[in-house]
Amino acid sequence: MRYRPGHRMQTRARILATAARCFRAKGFVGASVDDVMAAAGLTAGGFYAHFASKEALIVETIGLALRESGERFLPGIDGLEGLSWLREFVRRYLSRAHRDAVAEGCALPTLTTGVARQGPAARKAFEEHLLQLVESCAPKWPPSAGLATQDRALAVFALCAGGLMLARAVDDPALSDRILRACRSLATAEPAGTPASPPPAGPAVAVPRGVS
Amino acid sequence: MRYRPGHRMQTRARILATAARCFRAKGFVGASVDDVMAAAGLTAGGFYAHFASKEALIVETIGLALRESGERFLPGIDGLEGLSWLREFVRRYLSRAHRDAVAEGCALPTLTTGVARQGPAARKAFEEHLLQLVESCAPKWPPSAGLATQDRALAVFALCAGGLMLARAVDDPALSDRILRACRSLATAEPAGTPASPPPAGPAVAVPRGVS
DNA sequence: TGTACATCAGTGAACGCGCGTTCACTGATGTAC
DNA sequence: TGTACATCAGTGAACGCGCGTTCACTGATGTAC
Repeated sequence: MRYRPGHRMQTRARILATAARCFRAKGFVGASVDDVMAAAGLTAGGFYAHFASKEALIVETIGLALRESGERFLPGIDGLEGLSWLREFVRRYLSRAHRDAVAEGCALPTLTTGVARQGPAARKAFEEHLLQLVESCAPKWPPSAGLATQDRALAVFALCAGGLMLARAVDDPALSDRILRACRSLATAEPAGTPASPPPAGPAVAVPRGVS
Repeated sequence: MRYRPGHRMQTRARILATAARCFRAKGFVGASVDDVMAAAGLTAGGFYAHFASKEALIVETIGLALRESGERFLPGIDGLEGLSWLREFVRRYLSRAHRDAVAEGCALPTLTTGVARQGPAARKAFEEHLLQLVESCAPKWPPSAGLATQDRALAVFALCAGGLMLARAVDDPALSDRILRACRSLATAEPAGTPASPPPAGPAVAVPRGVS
């Protein structure tokens, strides 16, 4: 709008954050450049001062959206580890609140199918940030029989993303809740041969209720 | 093309089957009416003699695609049941062959995110056929501790759909394979407290190798 | 301090194109006589 | 058997619209003198 030197990068960041919300809600094809710019309070013409093309925006948005996902769901469960950590993670992730907040939620259930239809640049960006998510949560992950910690993280991500995706696609709220509950159960089921995990570690942190 | 009485319903079925392939590959928004008709060897104008709108095609396609998914992945593992059945199921489902055949593969990893963005009619159709899938495989499902058989089926579907979706979105084939393997492991991990399952049932059926 | 000019983030009209949808028409097939 | 007509699945041109992208322009801000 107005000429305010140095604010260009802030506008760019706002477009990117808005794109993340639009793409999660409507998909890469369903959300137009005009949709994104209008949601950011701008007109479509200005877009190309910030990004080379819609495809370039998509690639950058994938990175931002996955970083946001990690920041929202991975930390903040301090004091817990092992199975207790995992239980709290799926309680938050596979919750009604998360299911009903599509635009603000994790990028995996909303963007992954679209990423698979994109070119190599988008898929590479997705891959790199997915691996970062795996690495940043693996230290807290419960040990498991015959499955490397990072591999178990990948499988639990698949289960959580798939579960949320299914819960959002069905029409009946009761069935949707049932899907969430079933996925929480499977995610925290202890594989046979796993050493019994200690009860909620040391200073059990009070986590606000009502999230699910 | 030509006037061949009685062939109208066959043409309609061909459009529907083609739509299932197009939508799985490109998504509901990414595949146009013209794409679908051209892939079926027809011109766009004739579409509305068979379907009221693109939305109506989408709703019908969801039903067909999910029925096809069941027919492709649920039967044909005769002679197996319980954990052996589940192992064979995930070996087929979470395979490289399935990952690389997007247009012909299961509808869950490709259509579910798009269904969540559709109206109630599409979501209801999805829900009904998903429940049919659950019911038709639940009898063969392994018993599990503290999780109803159908609920476990829903959770395993979520894991399998999510796993295939992730495996298709990453760029590195080695990582993609790793995701498939990790999800197979989690899907067939025996929950603690599950009665030890018998080794592969009676007349162990020889299943063709090389599928994965 | 005041005026003239330079900067540049964002506007808005325009482009060619593909979308979903409509509809007058075609032409191969079936039927009546 | 041969001719005239009826049927109707599919064609192809056209519609209004929104898409991604381009670009001349605007006007508030910063700077030079």
